[in-house]
Amino acid sequence: MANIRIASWNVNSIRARYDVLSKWLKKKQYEIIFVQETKVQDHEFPIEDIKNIGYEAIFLGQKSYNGVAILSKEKINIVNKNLPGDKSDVQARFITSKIKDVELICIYLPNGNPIDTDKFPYKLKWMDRLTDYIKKNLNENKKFILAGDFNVIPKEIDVHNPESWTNDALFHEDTLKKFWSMMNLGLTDAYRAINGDKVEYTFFDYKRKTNFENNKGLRIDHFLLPPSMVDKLDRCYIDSKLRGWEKPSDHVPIVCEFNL
DNA sequence: ATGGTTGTTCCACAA
Repeated sequence: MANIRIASWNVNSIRARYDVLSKWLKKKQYEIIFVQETKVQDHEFPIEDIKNIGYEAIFLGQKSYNGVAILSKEKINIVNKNLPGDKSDVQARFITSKIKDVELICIYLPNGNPIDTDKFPYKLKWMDRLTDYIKKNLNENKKFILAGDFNVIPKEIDVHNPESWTNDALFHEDTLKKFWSMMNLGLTDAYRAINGDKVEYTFFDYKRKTNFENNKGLRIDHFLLPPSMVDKLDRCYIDSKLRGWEKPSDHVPIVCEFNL
């Protein structure tokens, strides 16, 4: 019997997505939501609107780009908002909190495209920093839930036409090498653990309106869990209906249910 | 093979 449900959703602007967010949460009443791409500075975060739909929030934002937040029905505090390893990095992509003895790690991993610009090495270095952070947590036997928009297609099964993505930062061999070296420290992809080889996606490009209808997308939003949390995982599913609502994000939510 | 769309902002850039 699950007692906590955690969703992760790249909203592509929390202001532009407020109506959809509100309609969705009033219906689903998830306890915790990891949010990415809020695209709003902290002093402009719509905290009153969020409170009106019954949630508290912690957030870290910047103008126009990036931005992460965690919404919660209960009071919530920031544990960490800096991914160690690069003091000069000002991009808002990492925020953590804690519920009971479990660290909640919400990330918006850099996209990295185009690969012949400095965006790609920035992505790879960010993945190294995340790997170090996770390695430390695992070594210290800390419980955590790592989730968000990873901008990583883990395997061929996670994209409708893998061959055309090999020169894209989301499926480049250097990206996959970093991703799988982190996974091999002992993380489990919650979606695959529950759903086997089912083919579903969390992202459908706006640029082809038929992508969603034809189920041509990418699975790039993930919940990655240490063994202690896999034991407590009850369900994991993708809420793809939201892509068909009016004014949708290009991402859809992924949800995990735990017995904490 | 190309271009298609959305969001924020100042108009091009990111995705």
